[in-house]
Amino acid sequence: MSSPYGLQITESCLICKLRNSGFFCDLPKPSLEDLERVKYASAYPQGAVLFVEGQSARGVYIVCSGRVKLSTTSRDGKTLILRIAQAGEVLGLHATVSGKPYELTAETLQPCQLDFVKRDDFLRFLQNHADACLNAAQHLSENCQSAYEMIRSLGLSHSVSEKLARLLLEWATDGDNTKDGIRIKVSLTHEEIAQLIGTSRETVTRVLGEFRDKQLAQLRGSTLLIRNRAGLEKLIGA
Amino acid sequence: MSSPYGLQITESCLICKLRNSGFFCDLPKPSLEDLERVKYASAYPQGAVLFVEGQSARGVYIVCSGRVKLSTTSRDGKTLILRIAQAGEVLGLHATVSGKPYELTAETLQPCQLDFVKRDDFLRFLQNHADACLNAAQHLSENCQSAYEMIRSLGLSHSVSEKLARLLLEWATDGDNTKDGIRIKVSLTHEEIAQLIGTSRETVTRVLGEFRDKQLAQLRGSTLLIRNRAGLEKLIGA
DNA sequence: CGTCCAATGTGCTGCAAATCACAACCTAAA
DNA sequence: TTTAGGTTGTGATTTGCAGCACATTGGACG
Repeated sequence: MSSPYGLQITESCLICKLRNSGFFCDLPKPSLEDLERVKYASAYPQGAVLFVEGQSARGVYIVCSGRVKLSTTSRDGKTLILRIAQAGEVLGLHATVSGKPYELTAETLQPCQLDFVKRDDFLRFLQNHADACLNAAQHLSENCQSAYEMIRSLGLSHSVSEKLARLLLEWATDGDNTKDGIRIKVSLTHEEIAQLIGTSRETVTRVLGEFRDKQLAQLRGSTLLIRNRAGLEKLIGA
Repeated sequence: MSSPYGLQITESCLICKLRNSGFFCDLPKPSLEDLERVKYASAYPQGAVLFVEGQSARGVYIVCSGRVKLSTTSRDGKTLILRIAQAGEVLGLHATVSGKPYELTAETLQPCQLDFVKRDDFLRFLQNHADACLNAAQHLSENCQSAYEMIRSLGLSHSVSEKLARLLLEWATDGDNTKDGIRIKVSLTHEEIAQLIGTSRETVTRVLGEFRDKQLAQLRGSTLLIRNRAGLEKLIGA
């Protein structure tokens, strides 16, 4: 047990308290013991870059705790955030499985504990453990799913309001219900929100202002309050 | 051997001449024999709808021959084509693996031979055959990959010209080199091209006209001729 | 050889959002 | 308290493209 960046590092997956259902590492004991042998646990500060798009795949990172931003950038510097990965997810899975370079850039949004597994160790691990392999397939499915959702948002929306409403409603599913509405911790800047829906920062500011005026939702500091869920749903044509 | 829709149906995967490297069904004999037992081979005419987004996942379709359009449609009828699947691909894999409804609609673009495998048969098959499971993971990776590419095209492009140029260059990789340039068979209408890059049909017509005038590329009937590849690459900022 | 319908080509108009350019904030360290 | 740097708020301007309307072509088929 050490604690850099204010984290409690759990060295062993077997006794890990962070583990949870749906986690990649939620595996039966024999597989878990094997995973244990090939993984390297470590802690990262906020803003650490795990890998950059275009690099050849070294292996996967399993998120034990913290949140990681997955993004892609065009030559002229415009960037798009694909997803914010949470605890339990596996980063760099597609690249590691397919052997192609990482397609995304991964950067921690806060201090994180991550397990790293080298590519060949990981592939061998998957070959020897059908349960883990199926797990991997499931995680890849989820990545596909979220990618498809993003494509729908980018390609089928008629306006930025619609895209933003979509995003807020997506967030709303894991928020707390209070008397004023649904309360969610977001800790993202307008800039980052813009990169999540493929628009400009100014437009996000404006549309959020609009939502505030119309009593639909408001973002103050890092907490988002959804005041009128039905109203937002109407915006996405539901 | 029967031959509806002008296809030669190969009933057995073991002796199948269509099989090729990279195909999902390119598996060692024991796995293939097991697959053989659970699959249903059949032929479909052009325009057949295999599944519709939102339906609960019945299982997977393996494309033996032909091309299948994978698309998604918004409530107001706007549709976006995610991908044109070729022989060797597996359709409905994410939904089948994750147990969630199909997220896409699959429709044949031409007479196709497809093998269908029921969901629980398929999952059991993956559990029992680590090689097939890894194969599935690889195919899912490729789906992710192409989804990410689409996201980049939709989210990071500055103009329709750029998106269209991207698409043409993507196609160019599997075209024939001739003295006039690269020749590719596309057989898609302007409408369908528009749905591939998330724009309107009129704009596609206009931009293609522009490309023709600038001697970059021309689409006549169902053959596309890339006359100036470098010129197209300049459009995407490469 | 005409008929018909889908696929293309083209002009015009309106508008949502990108972009530029600042002003007003906030909070975190010096 | 002051300063500085990253946020957020807002106006003015510009523009690419969707959307509509219609003309034209072309190919399948009786």
